[in-house]
Amino acid sequence: MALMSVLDAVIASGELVVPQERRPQSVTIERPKSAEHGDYATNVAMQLAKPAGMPPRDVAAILATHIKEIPGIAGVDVAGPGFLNITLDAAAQGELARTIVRDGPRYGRVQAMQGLRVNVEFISANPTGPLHLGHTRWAAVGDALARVLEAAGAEVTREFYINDRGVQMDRFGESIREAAHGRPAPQDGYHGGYITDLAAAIVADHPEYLELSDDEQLVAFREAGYARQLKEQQDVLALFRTEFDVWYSERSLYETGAVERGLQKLRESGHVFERDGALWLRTTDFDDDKDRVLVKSDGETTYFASDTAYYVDKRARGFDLSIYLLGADHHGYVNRLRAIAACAGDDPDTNIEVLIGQLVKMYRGGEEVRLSKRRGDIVALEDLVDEVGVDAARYSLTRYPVDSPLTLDLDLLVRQTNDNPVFYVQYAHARIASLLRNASDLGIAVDLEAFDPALLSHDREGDLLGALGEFPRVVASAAELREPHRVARYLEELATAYHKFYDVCRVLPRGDEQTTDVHRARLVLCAATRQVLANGLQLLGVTAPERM
RNA sequence: GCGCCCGUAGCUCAACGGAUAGAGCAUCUGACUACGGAUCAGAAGGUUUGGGGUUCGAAUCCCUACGGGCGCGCCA
Repeated sequence: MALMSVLDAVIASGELVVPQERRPQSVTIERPKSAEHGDYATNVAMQLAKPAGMPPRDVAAILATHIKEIPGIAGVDVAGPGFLNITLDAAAQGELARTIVRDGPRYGRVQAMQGLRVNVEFISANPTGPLHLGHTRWAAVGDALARVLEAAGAEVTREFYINDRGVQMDRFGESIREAAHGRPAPQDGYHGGYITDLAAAIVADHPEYLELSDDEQLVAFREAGYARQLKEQQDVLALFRTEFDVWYSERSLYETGAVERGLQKLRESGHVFERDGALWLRTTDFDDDKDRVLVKSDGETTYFASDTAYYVDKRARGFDLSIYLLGADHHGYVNRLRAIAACAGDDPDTNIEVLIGQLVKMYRGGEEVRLSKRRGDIVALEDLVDEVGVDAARYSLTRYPVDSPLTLDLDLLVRQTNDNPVFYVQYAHARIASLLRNASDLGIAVDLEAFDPALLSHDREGDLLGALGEFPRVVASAAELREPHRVARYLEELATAYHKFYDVCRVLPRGDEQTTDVHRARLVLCAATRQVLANGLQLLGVTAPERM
């Protein structure tokens, strides 16, 4: 920010001549990978070189003389093709530790998406079976994304769309009914032990169901199974620390008239037409590869009609942005969902966003585990949690970008849980918590008044402070790019910076040693690190343990 | 056939068009009478699938070939 005003001043003074329209929108500042390149670096001189008609290094030299004047900056170097490498003085850098301790949980909350009302929809499974490992990935990532968006200032609603309508529900009811009578599930029905268990539990509560006609039984078992299965999904997600604000039933779209309202909205926009006795939405007006049927020629509405109604309803509830998190097997929906938004008169580039997550591939015993709910061959969310715990499960699913396919070796995950990076990060937190307890026992307080930032002059302290300062930027970019995994990667870097610092910088006095201001300054630095680790883990829905 | 995603160390994966492509695991060598060793220091490991292009600069953007995953219903 300060850099932007330097830029303004330099251009205003005429030292650099850059046409207004060719000035960069913003100046990117980053932490260089190598410490030789200073605390911060910017490539702005190279971006300006062409518009200014000067070699990049000359542009950099002009900017450098002005940046040096900014308080707290110890030095500016021009390097390589025209990078500006900026070094902060120790006191200015150390001051950050005080800021973090003072801000506490607020440190890392940014305004990048201030005030934006966002609906994040994820998982949205059929209520016809347990949630499997694929759903678990969306649960972890969707929830982390929601937390990150909130930290960036957005007003977020987490939503689960219950697919409780359509023929799969009848197959589900039929399968339970057959199981209740000890008969095998129909060919296209649902298999697996949970169907038998459901049947037994329902019959135990309602033996009278068995006396109904076949058709009545189908409905009775379907509805009872639905209620139980939904409850189980809700319970297991709560256990997984993934709480939804809204559980939205597809059926309810029909009960509240939302479908009619949706159709009406689309008719008004002029993209609805009739052909072959069916009602269509002309999604090809907006990049879809074919038009979509809303109402079939037999008068039944399609799943797509529900989707349109649902989108229109979300919009009517006041969301500026609807984010859908879908599995790769649904990527064909992207264009049609965007087309729905466009047909409803919205801008598909700002009002809707569809994130496609690649599927999770699993190996167990050296063999790939294929997911098939109908065959009953699944690894359920609760199985994963039972085996590795909520923290490790959530962390190992959120530390990868969703658009990269993920391969999990279940044996490895179970057997070598200590290798999971989550423990590395949590350990850093627990280690500091222990240190703070010890300090307290020694009567040394985290004292912000007596804190002297200039004493944090060791290289490792500088590295750690630099890492701490990155956190707000990481949160902002994770939110803007919809990539919560950036937070996890960042925490690993921060934990490394802490462990390295800890290895060479003694924090507490030993034995009979006097407590000095250096000890006190380092204690503040530790407290600041603990805070950022806790804040970051919170964004991932992972606990920050005091002890391990 | 058409479309979307992916291809990076032995394995699992990072890297907002930036500087010498990084971590973890696995392998090898060091550091504990411990402010918590679940740690740290170091070694080894790469033609970023191949080939063109764009520019000051490409793993990243464009084209192309190859390889893998997924999808293309008046199903849900």
